[in-house]
Amino acid sequence: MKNFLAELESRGFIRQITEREKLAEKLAAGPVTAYIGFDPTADSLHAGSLLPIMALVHLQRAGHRPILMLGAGTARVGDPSGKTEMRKLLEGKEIDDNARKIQRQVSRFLDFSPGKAILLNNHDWLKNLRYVDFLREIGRHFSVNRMLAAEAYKIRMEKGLSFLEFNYQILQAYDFLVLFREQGCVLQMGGDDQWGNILAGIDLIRRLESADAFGLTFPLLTTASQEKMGKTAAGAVWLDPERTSPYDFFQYFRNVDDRDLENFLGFFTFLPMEEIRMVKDLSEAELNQAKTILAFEITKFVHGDKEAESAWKAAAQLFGAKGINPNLLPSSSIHKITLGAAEEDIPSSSLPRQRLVNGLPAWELIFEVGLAPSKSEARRLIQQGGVYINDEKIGEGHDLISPVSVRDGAILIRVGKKKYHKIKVI
RNA sequence: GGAGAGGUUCCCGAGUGGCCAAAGGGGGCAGACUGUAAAUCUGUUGGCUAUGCCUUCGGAGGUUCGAAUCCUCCCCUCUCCA
Repeated sequence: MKNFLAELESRGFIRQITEREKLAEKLAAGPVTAYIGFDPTADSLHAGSLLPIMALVHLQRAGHRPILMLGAGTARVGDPSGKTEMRKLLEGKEIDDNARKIQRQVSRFLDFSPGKAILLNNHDWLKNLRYVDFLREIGRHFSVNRMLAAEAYKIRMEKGLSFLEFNYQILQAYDFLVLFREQGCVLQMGGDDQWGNILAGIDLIRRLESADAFGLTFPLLTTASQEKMGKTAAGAVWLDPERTSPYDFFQYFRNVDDRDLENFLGFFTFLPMEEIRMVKDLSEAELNQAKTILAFEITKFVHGDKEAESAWKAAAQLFGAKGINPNLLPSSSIHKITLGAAEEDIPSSSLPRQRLVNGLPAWELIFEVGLAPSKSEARRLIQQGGVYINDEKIGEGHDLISPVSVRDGAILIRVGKKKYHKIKVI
């Protein structure tokens, strides 16, 4: 049995932990059941959820039993932790739909065969709670004074905190209690914003069951430029290939800040730390290769080998293929792939030749294929010299696309440095 | 329930009758520089069948030649009091 805590620690996963020594003993003594909750507030997880997922995978690999709990019940309440404002309430049906989709999504990350891992949904036990009974059994163990003193609520004391949200922590504590009673779950993990909620659950278990339970939080990931990990202005980086294509997903991690590279390799890959630590001393060119490996490994984990390979090949083609030093992070399976001809993995669509005959304004095409959110934006891009057809900059007034632009049956449009779209002319 | 403050474009925030598609900052996008990085500098940032037209300043009405700005009602948030 691998040492789970040591593994997490060396990879930088641990922000806070309760009673470390006692927990370490317990983990050493035999398989331990631990859980992380995910609230289905969208129909896909995003890159920010990747860290807790990885933690569950490490847990399973170390021979323990992870519980992945969907919070369809708690999502109906809304967690105020770390939020300065109440977010809009979702319909119950929407939440359940989301939960179903996420369930499908996560099933590839963990081995959910019997005894290996469990997938639960807290709506199953929260929906039938009876208010007065619940208040008497659970509610009496919570001190309002103490809850209000918590930092998480303090922020909200100015902006307003509804009673609904105030109950979130109580429900989350109750979840932990239920999982302790029914599954023997003694450890809850989560983002550091969950620390207070996790402690509440540990307290509740101690009071009602006189038993020890443990908590562990992960650092809240921000990129070196202080942005929330996995968020771009265009929206989150989703794990769902429908929402964020494997190519874009790959590119997100390919373009991480230098300063984030080592951390991210530890968080999001399974490469050994001895190899990862060496990236500190890399030269410029090798730094870029290491980023490629990072992107490849994460894409492989989330979307599978094939998608990772073709995303890499597509990127290599567009940005110029560069080999990867085989001594760099040698455990990565990227070294087994030879960069052959690139696959058609850049976004593409088709266009009837008919439409080109009289010349089609580029801005119209750019808008249609989704490279610009509006036609005005598309025109602006052209004006500012940000649009390239077959890698040639087009200027204002020279933006009519005709059959002359077709190369090998297709037109390659590029916006900015990194966004490509291939249009197959039929 | 009472008193006060406030709701402006992605965010913060100015604007108190025409010069307002709305200052400034942040963020985003594009360009230069680079290593598909960061930092820096420049431009840009509602939409459209585009030298004009349409929609936007919590919502609905109204006054006016003209309203983000004035009036009425409503909704929401915050602070203090109950």
